Amino acid sequence: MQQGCSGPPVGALLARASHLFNAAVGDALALEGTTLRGFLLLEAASGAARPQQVLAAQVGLDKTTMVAAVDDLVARGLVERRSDPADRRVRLVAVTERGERLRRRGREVVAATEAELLDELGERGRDELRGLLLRLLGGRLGASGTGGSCV
Amino acid sequence: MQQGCSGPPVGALLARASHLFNAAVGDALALEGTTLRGFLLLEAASGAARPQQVLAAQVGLDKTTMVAAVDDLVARGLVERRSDPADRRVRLVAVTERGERLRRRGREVVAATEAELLDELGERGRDELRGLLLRLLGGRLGASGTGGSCV
DNA sequence: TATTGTTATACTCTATAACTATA
DNA sequence: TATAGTTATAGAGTATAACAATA
Repeated sequence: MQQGCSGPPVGALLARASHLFNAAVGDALALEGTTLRGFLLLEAASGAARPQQVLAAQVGLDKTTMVAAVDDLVARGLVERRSDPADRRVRLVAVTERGERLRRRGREVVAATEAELLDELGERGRDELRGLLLRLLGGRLGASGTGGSCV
Repeated sequence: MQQGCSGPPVGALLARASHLFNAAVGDALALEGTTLRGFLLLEAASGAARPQQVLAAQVGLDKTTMVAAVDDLVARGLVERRSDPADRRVRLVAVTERGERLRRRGREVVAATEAELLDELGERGRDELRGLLLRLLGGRLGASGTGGSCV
C-alpha cells in the first residue's frame, strides 16, 4: 500500500482525459446538429419506447430536468411522446425515424472521434486502456449511462 | 483506422472513472474540512506567493471566480493576501502555516484514496494506466492544473 | 394514498461588464 | 492607455416543492 511519488495524481489525469474526450466528441456532434446529451438520450431511448422517468434514471438526470430535454428533442422531431394505453399517466418516449438516423450518424461520429484520439496509443494500448478502465470501474458498470450495446 | 464493436465508448469510461475519483477524493477531503478545489488552490499557491490572476490561470478559473474562492480560504485562515511592494495593484496570495498543514494532510488523503481505488489494478496495472493516460494527453500536460510536483 | 409528468421557484456555478486603484 | 482586483449582474444548469391527472 506504500505509495511513492510517481507523478501527478491519477484523478487529475482522468479528469483531463475525460474533458478532452467530451470536448472532442461534443464538437464533432455539434457539426451534426446535436449535443452529447442529446445523442446519449437518443441512445437511451432507442429500441423500445420508455417512460420519461426511466429514461431519466438511465441517463442520470432528474425527472424535472428531463422534461425540458425531451421537449427539445420533440421540437427537433427526433423523438415523440406517446401515451401508454396501459397507464395513462405515463408518456412513452419513442425515437422517430429522423432521430434514429441522427443516432446512427452520431455513433459513427463518436467512434471516429475516439479512434482519432486513441490513435497515439496503437491498437494494443487502446485495448489495454479500455481493459484497465473496465477493471477500475469493476461492478459499477451498467448502473446508469451508456451501458450495454456498442457505441 | 477501422473500429470494431469493442464495448462501451472510451469517453464514457473515462467520464465514469473521473467522476468516481473526484467523488471519492472529494469525500475524503471533506472529512478534513476542505474541498477538492480548495485543496487544489492550496497546492497551486504553495511555494512562492502568487498574484490572484496567476493562480486563476493555473487552476483554470476566471479571475472573478477566484475572488470568492480566495475570500473563502482567507476566512478559514488558510491563505492570506499580501500587497506586492513592487506593484501595489497586485494582491499576492500566500499559504499560511495552517494552510500548509492542511495541504500536506490533503496530499496524504488524496494519495491514500487513489491508492485504494487503484488497488484492484495491482502495481503493474497502476503504472500502465498512468502511462497510457500520459501518452493520451501527450503535450497537453502542464498547460494548467496540477502540473509539476507530486500529488 | 401513491405515482407520472409538469410547472414554478430557488440555488449553485460561472462568466460578462463596469468600476477602483494603481501603473 | 492598460492592468489587477473587485463588484454587480446575468446566464446556464440543476434540484426542491407544489400541482394535475391517473392509478
